[in-house]
Amino acid sequence: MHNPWTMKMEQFARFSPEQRQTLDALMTERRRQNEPGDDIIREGDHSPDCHVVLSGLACRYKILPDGRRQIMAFLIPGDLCDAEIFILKEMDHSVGALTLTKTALIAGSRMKELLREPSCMAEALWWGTLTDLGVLRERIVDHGRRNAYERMAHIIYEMLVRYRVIGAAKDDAFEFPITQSDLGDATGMTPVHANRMLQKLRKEGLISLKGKVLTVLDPKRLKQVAGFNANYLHLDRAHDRQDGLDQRAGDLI
Amino acid sequence: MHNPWTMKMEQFARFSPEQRQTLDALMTERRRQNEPGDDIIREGDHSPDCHVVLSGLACRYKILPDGRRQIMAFLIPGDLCDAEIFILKEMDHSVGALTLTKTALIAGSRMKELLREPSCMAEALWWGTLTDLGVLRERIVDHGRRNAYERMAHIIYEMLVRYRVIGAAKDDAFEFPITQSDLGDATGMTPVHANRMLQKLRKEGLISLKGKVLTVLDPKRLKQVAGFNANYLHLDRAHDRQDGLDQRAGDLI
DNA sequence: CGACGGCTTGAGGTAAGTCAATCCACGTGG
DNA sequence: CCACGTGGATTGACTTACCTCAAGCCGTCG
Repeated sequence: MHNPWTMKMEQFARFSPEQRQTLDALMTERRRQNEPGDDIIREGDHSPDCHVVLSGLACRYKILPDGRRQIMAFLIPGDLCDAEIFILKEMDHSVGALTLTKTALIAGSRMKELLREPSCMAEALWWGTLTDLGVLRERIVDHGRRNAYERMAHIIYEMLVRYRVIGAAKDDAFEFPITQSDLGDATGMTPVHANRMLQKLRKEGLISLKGKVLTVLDPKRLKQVAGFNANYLHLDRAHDRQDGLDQRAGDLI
Repeated sequence: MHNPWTMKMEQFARFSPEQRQTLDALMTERRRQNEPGDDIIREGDHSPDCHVVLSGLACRYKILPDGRRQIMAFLIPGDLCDAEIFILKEMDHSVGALTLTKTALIAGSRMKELLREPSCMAEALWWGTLTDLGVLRERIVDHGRRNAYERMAHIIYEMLVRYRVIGAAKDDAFEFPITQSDLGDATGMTPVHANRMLQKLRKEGLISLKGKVLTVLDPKRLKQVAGFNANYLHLDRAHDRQDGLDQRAGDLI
């Protein structure tokens, strides 16, 4: 059983059994656990370690001096919290746990070594960072040019695809244990308005939300409402995977 | 006289004379020129070359099927247009020239070599990409949690800092030959509303716009209105530079 | 049971969008 | 040298998407 980070990077690269073992070892050496509401890393920190999400849901966010909060990205298992650690002086934003979250710690110095190795690790890390860039750009389009309804549809569809890719979605349902207030902070609207947009999506028969499970009832129409185009996720290889983990992600693209 | 790319990366790294020469050579080998409105690279392209802006003003943008356009970033001399080229299959967005723009072309394969070399080039490229991530995140905060007035103030202040860093701002004035409609596409508002926000900034005595030159009349207040915090630009080294190029950028931070 | 956090609903209020006219700077051709 | 055309800036009147404030609801947990 492989860890989510390796699985994610294998979207892009093929690792040898030894490489996988190295990566698996890295994921088990040191671990940490964060309660909902805790910060995994904080703006201004310069931790000696990188954090990789193993389970749970986290988010990148910033808080303005007057208390307004913006979530810039959701982090799901396999995501790297702080690529900046091994180059930049300090974090320019925080990463917080939204649910109980487990992370693996990797020494920054160890990361630097991986970059130097003649394996495909360096390229896989580049791939991860470049797709992060793509996701952030799409979020800017979201905020700048899509209305609240489309925005909500877009982020939900994106989460569906991302959960599919890591094999954490059964059919079109996935656990999304998030508060409407957090969703508002991510989509740049009030909790009240987030609520209304979710209601509209339900009324239109596009999604259902029972407990903490979000089910996409009509992926085709949701995708259309969102104006979703998966190219920015750079899942080029998702199609030709044989191991059954994410073959269905291709349907959504 | 060094090229803007080298100058930019020296914000982060110290290059040896030989390295500088290599970089300078790369910048002069092959060049291209684009008229305003032209695309330098288009969504879906997979060019064999990377492009580095040498002069002029360009932007990353996406156009939605219904014609809505969002500018996600401005590119000024020294900026790399398409880091994705040497890893990803295709561009997920376009880069267009807003003014007459000159770029240097670097073969993707040459870039990959630079990443492997035991110089600080790889790290300098990481630094550039990681700060791009920071800028995008700040833009998301802009769009999600700042109103139109603050947003306009923020982007103007950011451009002032960035132009200062590359030595292209005299005091608090810099050439910003951009249409109000483009500014609207970048800040996520209508051209009409962009116009009104600029008017307000002028009325408040924060900026002046004569021809294509933007002058910041009251940097301190502009910064305050914008709620600007420079940490996301990661200019840590700007302070201890001795060569007189950007020592004044420190004032703004 | 009561308290609490999160969800839902309603009634205004306001920032920003829409539409359309006018103005202004410029470049071009007669 | 002037008439004209064009793209961008400006202005005003009206509409609307989203926010604000506030109350009520509902499930969970001590």
